[in-house]
Amino acid sequence: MSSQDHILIVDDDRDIRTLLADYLEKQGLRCTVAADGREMRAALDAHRIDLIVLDIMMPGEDGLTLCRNLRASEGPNANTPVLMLTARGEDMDRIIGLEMGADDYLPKPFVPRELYARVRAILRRARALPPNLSAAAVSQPRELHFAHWRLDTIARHLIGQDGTIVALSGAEYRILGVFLAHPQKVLSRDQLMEFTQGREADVFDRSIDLLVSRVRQRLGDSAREPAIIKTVRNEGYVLACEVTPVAGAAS
Amino acid sequence: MSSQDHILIVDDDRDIRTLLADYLEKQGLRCTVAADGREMRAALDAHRIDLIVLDIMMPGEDGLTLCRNLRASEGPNANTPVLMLTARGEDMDRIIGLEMGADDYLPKPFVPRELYARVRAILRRARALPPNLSAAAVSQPRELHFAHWRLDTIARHLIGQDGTIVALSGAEYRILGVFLAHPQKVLSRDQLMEFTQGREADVFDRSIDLLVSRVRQRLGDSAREPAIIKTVRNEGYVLACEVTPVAGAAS
DNA sequence: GCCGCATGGATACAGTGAGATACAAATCAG
DNA sequence: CTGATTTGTATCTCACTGTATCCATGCGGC
Repeated sequence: MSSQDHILIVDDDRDIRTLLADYLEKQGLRCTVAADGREMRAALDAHRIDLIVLDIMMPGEDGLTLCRNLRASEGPNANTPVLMLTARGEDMDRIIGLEMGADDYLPKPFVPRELYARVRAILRRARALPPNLSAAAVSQPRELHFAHWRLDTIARHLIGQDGTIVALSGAEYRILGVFLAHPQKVLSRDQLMEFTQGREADVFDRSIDLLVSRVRQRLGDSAREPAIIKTVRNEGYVLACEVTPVAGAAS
Repeated sequence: MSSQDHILIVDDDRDIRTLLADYLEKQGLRCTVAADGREMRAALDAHRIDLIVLDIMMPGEDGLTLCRNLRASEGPNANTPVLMLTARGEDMDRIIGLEMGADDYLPKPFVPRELYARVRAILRRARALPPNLSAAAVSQPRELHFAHWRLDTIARHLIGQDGTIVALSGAEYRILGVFLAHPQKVLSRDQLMEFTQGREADVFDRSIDLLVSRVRQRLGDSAREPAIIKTVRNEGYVLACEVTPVAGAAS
């Protein structure tokens, strides 16, 4: 760490705030805490903040709203990395839906050590990239283009080459979102299960297979000659095409 | 699970050690046991360990100390997940998180089944995907040209001179990838096995031969006059042609 | 050259993982 | 509460992968 990084922790629970701040400070990070959106903005004005840890579930303005507003703002913090704290399941799909401009998320419950690891990872990543190309800048694409399809992340449906609209169920959208976020990466059934259901797989659980099969059907991708989602025996599935995010012109 | 996870159990009580190891092994995990800090370090040096189960109450160096030292070390295991076994749990979780950086704890007495559940939970968390929202990804070459073929690393198939597409199964793609990453280098069956299966070869394992044979078939490379993958008697196989990576000109 | 032995190729086959389909359970809308 | 949609389970089938077997080719000794 070059000069001390400054973390802003935003959580309405006082205990959690101090617990996390204490731990991160013990690891050599500088911390400031805020209990709500107002305090958060005050802290952002008062200090140069390197990363914001933001609880998604808060009375008043919730974390999602705060994050969106931050990104939409023109201030110097519009691109500050955000790490979301979230309950498992619940808001998972919105995150997966690539709708919010967070850089990472951490499902509760977690141990402080895990938070620290994620914080370090984000700081490292943020430093490696020029600010304008930071993950956050492109993390709210309106559409994701892949193969000859477009996924509309707001309407949550697919658009074909000729403009045909193909509707997706919730689970289908989620799993496709995971694939699109990790192109060319073999994803295990466990990992996919994590994102789409948030539950553990039973010993002989075929639901992921079925879900993939259904998505393939939607995409017109046969399993015999899969062009988009390929099977890797004993490992999982891969998205075998390129993905380009297209920022949505705000309607 | 693709490759077997390896658990290190550290406990001074011999009966508990073997009991836990037996149970976890029955569940399909690989286990190594250690009676104290010295044995633990030895085991960590000798194997790639995925998770450490650590008894907190031990004569000599106790679990707390061992865990702290591990975290403070610069070794490859500084971030290995730790599951603590502890006598009584009051605010134990807080202590765990703050003071020593364990990933979870399990108060005694417990049933092995519970331990297994926690172990799996931690492993799953440790393996969670970074939410790669910036789909930038690592720049790998889009295509590898060799002989009169092109390997499309995104679509995971071969393209012939006339544009013919030849599909590859998972194992075929992996082994071909290994050859292309090491052109003109003789690769032993052990090495190939390591890369493609991650497992040790049995005494008389011919599966690599068969796999090579199948890839040769795909490439239209006869074994009599192999032009691409040549056999080196008693040694292994070589890719006998030049390989040129071609960066993917994305749209 | 001939013969034995070892190595690797070819083929057949079996075990198992994954796709397809049908149907049941769960969830949601009205 | 009822009906529609979504999601999971059961079953069958097919394809991938490894083992076994047999055969061809090299290589050494004679």
